[in-house]
Amino acid sequence: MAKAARSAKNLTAQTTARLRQSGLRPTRQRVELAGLLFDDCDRHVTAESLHDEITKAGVKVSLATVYNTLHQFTQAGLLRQVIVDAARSYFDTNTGDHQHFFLEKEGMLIDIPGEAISVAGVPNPPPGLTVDRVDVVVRVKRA
Amino acid sequence: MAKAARSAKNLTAQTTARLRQSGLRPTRQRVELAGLLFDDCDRHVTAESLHDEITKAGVKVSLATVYNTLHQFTQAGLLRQVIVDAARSYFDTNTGDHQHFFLEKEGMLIDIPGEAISVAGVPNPPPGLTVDRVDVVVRVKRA
DNA sequence: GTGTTTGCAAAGTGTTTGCAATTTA
DNA sequence: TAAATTGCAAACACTTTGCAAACAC
Repeated sequence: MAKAARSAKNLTAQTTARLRQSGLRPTRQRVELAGLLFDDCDRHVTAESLHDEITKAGVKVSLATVYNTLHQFTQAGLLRQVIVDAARSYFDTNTGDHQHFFLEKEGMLIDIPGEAISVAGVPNPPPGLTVDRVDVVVRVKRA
Repeated sequence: MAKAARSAKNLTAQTTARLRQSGLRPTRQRVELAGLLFDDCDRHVTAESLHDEITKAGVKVSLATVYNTLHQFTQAGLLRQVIVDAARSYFDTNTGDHQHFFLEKEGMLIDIPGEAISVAGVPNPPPGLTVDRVDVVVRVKRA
Protein backbone atom coordinates (compact mmCIF):
# COMPACT_ATOMS: atom_id res chain seq x y z
CA MET A 1 0.00 0.00 0.00
CA ALA A 2 3.05 2.18 -0.33
CA LYS A 3 1.56 4.41 -2.97
CA ALA A 4 -1.80 4.77 -1.32
CA ALA A 5 -0.63 7.29 1.26
CA ARG A 6 -3.80 9.35 0.76
CA SER A 7 -6.38 6.64 0.29
CA ALA A 8 -9.63 7.00 2.17
CA LYS A 9 -8.79 4.10 4.40
CA ASN A 10 -5.41 5.52 5.17
CA LEU A 11 -6.83 8.93 5.97
CA THR A 12 -9.28 7.41 8.36
CA ALA A 13 -6.47 5.50 9.99
CA GLN A 14 -4.38 8.63 10.31
CA THR A 15 -7.29 10.58 11.69
CA THR A 16 -8.05 7.86 14.18
CA ALA A 17 -4.48 7.81 15.35
CA ARG A 18 -4.41 11.56 15.64
CA LEU A 19 -7.52 11.61 17.77
CA ARG A 20 -6.16 8.90 20.02
CA GLN A 21 -2.94 10.82 20.48
CA SER A 22 -5.01 13.75 21.64
CA GLY A 23 -6.83 11.61 24.14
CA LEU A 24 -10.08 11.61 22.19
CA ARG A 25 -11.92 8.44 21.36
CA PRO A 26 -12.26 8.13 17.61
CA THR A 27 -16.02 8.04 17.44
CA ARG A 28 -17.77 8.09 14.09
CA GLN A 29 -18.67 11.76 14.52
CA ARG A 30 -15.20 12.89 15.52
CA VAL A 31 -13.56 10.98 12.73
CA GLU A 32 -15.94 12.42 10.16
CA LEU A 33 -15.51 15.96 11.45
CA ALA A 34 -11.75 15.60 11.70
CA GLY A 35 -11.76 14.24 8.17
CA LEU A 36 -13.34 17.41 6.89
CA LEU A 37 -11.20 19.69 9.01
CA PHE A 38 -7.75 18.20 8.69
CA ASP A 39 -7.59 16.45 5.33
CA ASP A 40 -6.65 19.33 3.16
CA CYS A 41 -5.33 22.82 3.60
CA ASP A 42 -5.94 25.21 6.47
CA ARG A 43 -9.56 25.99 7.10
CA HIS A 44 -11.76 28.42 9.01
CA VAL A 45 -15.15 27.18 10.11
CA THR A 46 -18.01 28.07 12.38
CA ALA A 47 -20.09 25.46 14.14
CA GLU A 48 -22.89 26.08 11.73
CA SER A 49 -20.80 26.03 8.57
CA LEU A 50 -19.22 22.77 9.62
CA HIS A 51 -22.57 21.27 10.53
CA ASP A 52 -23.96 22.28 7.14
CA GLU A 53 -20.96 20.82 5.40
CA ILE A 54 -21.06 17.48 7.11
CA THR A 55 -24.83 17.26 6.73
CA LYS A 56 -24.54 17.95 3.01
CA ALA A 57 -21.92 15.22 2.85
CA GLY A 58 -24.66 12.88 3.99
CA VAL A 59 -23.30 12.37 7.49
CA LYS A 60 -25.59 12.80 10.45
CA VAL A 61 -24.08 14.69 13.35
CA SER A 62 -26.07 16.89 15.65
CA LEU A 63 -25.26 20.56 15.94
CA ALA A 64 -24.64 20.11 19.66
CA THR A 65 -22.01 17.50 18.91
CA VAL A 66 -20.37 19.82 16.40
CA TYR A 67 -20.11 22.48 19.10
CA ASN A 68 -18.78 20.00 21.62
CA THR A 69 -16.32 18.55 19.16
CA LEU A 70 -14.99 21.94 18.11
CA HIS A 71 -14.31 22.74 21.74
CA GLN A 72 -12.72 19.36 22.40
CA PHE A 73 -10.48 19.77 19.35
CA THR A 74 -9.59 23.26 20.51
CA GLN A 75 -8.75 22.05 23.98
CA ALA A 76 -6.65 19.27 22.47
CA GLY A 77 -4.69 21.87 20.48
CA LEU A 78 -5.96 20.69 17.11
CA LEU A 79 -7.89 23.91 16.51
CA ARG A 80 -7.65 27.50 17.54
CA GLN A 81 -10.54 29.82 18.21
CA VAL A 82 -10.47 33.15 16.41
CA ILE A 83 -12.42 36.07 17.80
CA VAL A 84 -13.21 38.62 15.14
CA ASP A 85 -16.97 38.87 15.16
CA ALA A 86 -19.26 39.42 18.10
CA ALA A 87 -21.93 37.34 16.41
CA ARG A 88 -20.18 34.01 15.86
CA SER A 89 -17.14 31.96 16.80
CA TYR A 90 -14.63 30.89 14.20
CA PHE A 91 -12.26 27.96 14.48
CA ASP A 92 -8.99 27.76 12.60
CA THR A 93 -7.20 24.54 11.70
CA ASN A 94 -3.96 26.49 11.58
CA THR A 95 -2.81 26.48 15.19
CA GLY A 96 0.58 28.03 14.51
CA ASP A 97 1.65 31.63 14.92
CA HIS A 98 -0.25 33.71 12.41
CA GLN A 99 -2.76 36.50 12.00
CA HIS A 100 -5.84 37.21 9.90
CA PHE A 101 -7.52 39.31 7.33
CA PHE A 102 -11.22 39.45 8.10
CA LEU A 103 -13.90 40.31 5.57
CA GLU A 104 -16.76 41.10 7.88
CA LYS A 105 -19.53 41.27 5.32
CA GLU A 106 -18.96 37.73 4.16
CA GLY A 107 -17.62 36.33 7.38
CA MET A 108 -14.44 35.28 5.62
CA LEU A 109 -11.06 34.81 7.26
CA ILE A 110 -7.74 34.70 5.42
CA ASP A 111 -4.49 33.72 7.08
CA ILE A 112 -1.50 36.00 7.28
CA PRO A 113 1.71 34.08 7.98
CA GLY A 114 3.22 34.83 11.35
CA GLU A 115 6.61 35.64 9.83
CA ALA A 116 5.11 38.27 7.57
CA ILE A 117 3.71 40.51 10.24
CA SER A 118 5.45 42.07 13.21
CA VAL A 119 4.06 44.08 16.08
CA ALA A 120 6.47 46.45 17.78
CA GLY A 121 6.10 48.71 20.76
CA VAL A 122 3.69 46.71 22.86
CA PRO A 123 4.04 48.32 26.28
CA ASN A 124 4.64 46.23 29.36
CA PRO A 125 1.30 45.12 30.68
CA PRO A 126 0.19 46.58 34.01
CA PRO A 127 1.85 44.96 37.05
CA GLY A 128 0.68 41.45 37.75
CA LEU A 129 -0.24 40.76 34.15
CA THR A 130 1.67 38.88 31.50
CA VAL A 131 1.16 38.77 27.77
CA ASP A 132 -0.60 35.65 26.65
CA ARG A 133 -0.91 36.32 22.94
CA VAL A 134 -0.98 39.21 20.51
CA ASP A 135 -3.78 39.01 17.99
CA VAL A 136 -3.83 41.14 14.87
CA VAL A 137 -6.99 41.42 12.81
CA VAL A 138 -6.75 43.28 9.54
CA ARG A 139 -10.31 44.23 8.74
CA VAL A 140 -10.82 44.53 5.00
CA LYS A 141 -13.63 45.61 2.71
CA ARG A 142 -14.51 45.16 -0.91
CA ALA A 143 -12.96 48.13 -2.68
CA MET B 1 -19.63 81.62 35.75
CA ALA B 2 -16.09 81.66 34.50
CA LYS B 3 -14.80 79.30 37.13
CA ALA B 4 -17.67 76.88 36.88
CA ALA B 5 -16.50 75.23 33.67
CA ARG B 6 -17.29 71.81 35.08
CA SER B 7 -20.48 72.51 36.98
CA ALA B 8 -23.29 70.04 36.61
CA LYS B 9 -25.37 72.53 34.69
CA ASN B 10 -22.53 73.26 32.34
CA LEU B 11 -21.84 69.62 31.71
CA THR B 12 -25.43 69.02 30.85
CA ALA B 13 -25.33 71.93 28.48
CA GLN B 14 -22.18 70.62 26.84
CA THR B 15 -23.62 67.16 26.57
CA THR B 16 -26.81 68.49 25.07
CA ALA B 17 -24.90 70.47 22.50
CA ARG B 18 -22.75 67.49 21.67
CA LEU B 19 -25.76 65.28 21.09
CA ARG B 20 -27.39 67.91 18.91
CA GLN B 21 -24.26 68.22 16.82
CA SER B 22 -24.43 64.50 16.24
CA GLY B 23 -28.02 64.75 15.13
CA LEU B 24 -29.39 63.11 18.26
CA ARG B 25 -32.18 64.64 20.28
CA PRO B 26 -30.96 65.25 23.79
CA THR B 27 -33.52 63.13 25.57
CA ARG B 28 -33.25 62.56 29.28
CA GLN B 29 -31.89 59.07 28.74
CA ARG B 30 -29.29 60.08 26.18
CA VAL B 31 -28.09 62.99 28.27
CA GLU B 32 -27.76 60.82 31.35
CA LEU B 33 -25.92 58.08 29.49
CA ALA B 34 -23.68 60.55 27.71
CA GLY B 35 -22.99 62.17 31.07
CA LEU B 36 -21.64 58.90 32.41
CA LEU B 37 -19.74 58.07 29.27
CA PHE B 38 -18.12 61.34 28.31
CA ASP B 39 -17.64 63.33 31.48
CA ASP B 40 -14.38 61.89 32.63
CA CYS B 41 -11.58 59.88 31.16
CA ASP B 42 -11.80 57.20 28.48
CA ARG B 43 -14.06 54.33 29.33
CA HIS B 44 -14.93 50.81 28.24
CA VAL B 45 -18.45 49.62 28.85
CA THR B 46 -20.84 46.87 27.92
CA ALA B 47 -24.57 47.44 27.62
CA GLU B 48 -25.08 45.66 30.89
CA SER B 49 -22.34 47.42 32.82
CA LEU B 50 -23.63 50.78 31.68
CA HIS B 51 -27.17 49.83 32.54
CA ASP B 52 -26.10 48.72 36.01
CA GLU B 53 -24.18 51.92 36.50
CA ILE B 54 -26.96 54.23 35.51
CA THR B 55 -29.48 52.25 37.51
CA LYS B 56 -27.28 52.44 40.61
CA ALA B 57 -27.05 56.18 40.03
CA GLY B 58 -30.79 56.22 40.54
CA VAL B 59 -31.66 56.92 36.92
CA LYS B 60 -34.24 54.75 35.21
CA VAL B 61 -33.32 53.71 31.69
CA SER B 62 -34.35 50.42 30.16
CA LEU B 63 -31.73 47.97 28.99
CA ALA B 64 -33.20 48.12 25.49
CA THR B 65 -32.63 51.86 25.42
CA VAL B 66 -29.06 51.40 26.58
CA TYR B 67 -28.46 49.04 23.69
CA ASN B 68 -30.10 51.39 21.23
CA THR B 69 -28.25 54.38 22.59
CA LEU B 70 -24.87 52.65 22.44
CA HIS B 71 -25.47 51.88 18.78
CA GLN B 72 -26.68 55.39 18.04
CA PHE B 73 -23.61 56.86 19.72
CA THR B 74 -21.42 54.46 17.79
CA GLN B 75 -23.04 55.39 14.52
CA ALA B 76 -22.60 59.05 15.40
CA GLY B 77 -18.90 58.47 15.95
CA LEU B 78 -19.01 59.15 19.68
CA LEU B 79 -18.16 55.55 20.53
CA ARG B 80 -16.28 52.71 18.99
CA GLN B 81 -17.14 49.06 19.27
CA VAL B 82 -14.35 46.74 20.36
CA ILE B 83 -14.50 43.07 19.49
CA VAL B 84 -12.43 40.97 21.85
CA ASP B 85 -14.89 38.54 23.35
CA ALA B 86 -17.37 36.32 21.60
CA ALA B 87 -19.76 36.65 24.51
CA ARG B 88 -20.26 40.40 24.80
CA SER B 89 -19.81 43.69 23.00
CA TYR B 90 -17.61 46.39 24.42
CA PHE B 91 -17.86 50.07 23.60
CA ASP B 92 -14.95 52.45 23.94
CA THR B 93 -15.26 56.20 24.47
CA ASN B 94 -11.83 56.61 22.92
CA THR B 95 -12.58 56.75 19.21
CA GLY B 96 -9.04 57.62 18.17
CA ASP B 97 -6.31 55.37 16.85
CA HIS B 98 -5.32 52.98 19.60
CA GLN B 99 -5.19 49.35 20.62
CA HIS B 100 -6.02 47.25 23.67
CA PHE B 101 -4.86 44.98 26.37
CA PHE B 102 -7.63 42.54 27.19
CA LEU B 103 -7.90 40.65 30.44
CA GLU B 104 -10.35 37.98 29.45
CA LYS B 105 -11.07 36.56 32.87
CA GLU B 106 -12.31 39.85 34.21
CA GLY B 107 -13.58 41.30 30.98
CA MET B 108 -11.27 44.28 31.38
CA LEU B 109 -9.92 46.43 28.57
CA ILE B 110 -6.95 48.77 28.84
CA ASP B 111 -6.01 51.24 26.14
CA ILE B 112 -2.67 51.18 24.39
CA PRO B 113 -1.91 54.50 22.70
CA GLY B 114 -1.83 54.31 18.94
CA GLU B 115 1.61 55.92 18.77
CA ALA B 116 3.09 53.28 21.06
CA ILE B 117 2.38 50.29 18.91
CA SER B 118 3.28 49.64 15.31
CA VAL B 119 2.34 46.82 13.00
CA ALA B 120 4.71 46.14 10.13
CA GLY B 121 4.56 43.72 7.27
CA VAL B 122 0.84 43.53 6.69
CA PRO B 123 0.62 41.97 3.22
CA ASN B 124 -1.48 43.55 0.53
CA PRO B 125 -4.98 42.21 0.88
CA PRO B 126 -6.25 39.93 -1.85
CA PRO B 127 -7.33 41.72 -5.04
CA GLY B 128 -10.53 43.70 -4.67
CA LEU B 129 -10.09 44.23 -0.95
CA THR B 130 -8.81 47.25 0.91
CA VAL B 131 -7.69 47.57 4.48
CA ASP B 132 -10.28 49.16 6.69
CA ARG B 133 -8.56 48.98 10.04
CA VAL B 134 -5.89 47.02 11.84
CA ASP B 135 -6.89 45.87 15.29
CA VAL B 136 -4.36 44.62 17.80
CA VAL B 137 -5.50 42.82 20.91
CA VAL B 138 -2.87 41.97 23.48
CA ARG B 139 -4.42 39.21 25.55
CA VAL B 140 -3.03 39.23 29.06
CA LYS B 141 -3.36 37.02 32.12
CA ARG B 142 -2.74 37.37 35.81
CA ALA B 143 0.85 36.25 36.32
C1' DG C 1 -49.45 68.80 16.94
C1' DT C 2 -46.03 65.91 14.69
C1' DG C 3 -42.41 63.07 14.45
C1' DT C 4 -39.06 60.93 17.59
C1' DT C 5 -37.90 58.12 21.39
C1' DT C 6 -38.81 55.05 25.16
C1' DG C 7 -40.02 50.80 27.64
C1' DC C 8 -41.84 46.61 27.89
C1' DA C 9 -42.26 42.09 26.68
C1' DA C 10 -41.69 39.00 23.11
C1' DA C 11 -38.80 37.13 19.67
C1' DG C 12 -34.23 36.03 17.86
C1' DT C 13 -29.47 34.20 17.60
C1' DG C 14 -25.71 31.61 18.69
C1' DT C 15 -24.32 28.51 22.23
C1' DT C 16 -24.49 25.29 26.27
C1' DT C 17 -26.44 21.69 29.11
C1' DG C 18 -29.16 17.68 31.37
C1' DC C 19 -30.06 13.28 30.62
C1' DA C 20 -31.58 8.90 28.50
C1' DA C 21 -30.00 6.09 24.78
C1' DT C 22 -26.05 4.60 22.26
C1' DT C 23 -21.40 3.53 21.32
C1' DT C 24 -16.48 2.48 22.36
C1' DA C 25 -12.95 -0.22 24.41
C1' DT D 1 -19.65 -4.29 31.26
C1' DA D 2 -17.98 0.19 32.45
C1' DA D 3 -17.05 4.55 30.96
C1' DA D 4 -17.38 7.88 27.37
C1' DT D 5 -20.12 10.02 23.84
C1' DT D 6 -24.23 11.37 21.32
C1' DG D 7 -28.64 13.71 20.28
C1' DC D 8 -32.48 15.90 21.53
C1' DA D 9 -34.89 19.46 23.52
C1' DA D 10 -34.84 22.71 26.91
C1' DA D 11 -32.26 26.32 28.90
C1' DC D 12 -29.10 30.19 28.33
C1' DA D 13 -26.97 34.82 27.70
C1' DC D 14 -26.91 38.55 25.03
C1' DT D 15 -29.15 41.34 21.75
C1' DT D 16 -32.88 43.09 18.72
C1' DT D 17 -37.60 44.35 17.61
C1' DG D 18 -42.82 45.62 17.48
C1' DC D 19 -45.72 48.70 19.16
C1' DA D 20 -48.36 51.67 22.32
C1' DA D 21 -47.43 55.38 25.49
C1' DA D 22 -44.48 59.34 26.51
C1' DC D 23 -41.64 62.99 25.05
C1' DA D 24 -39.10 66.78 22.37
C1' DC D 25 -39.54 70.59 19.60
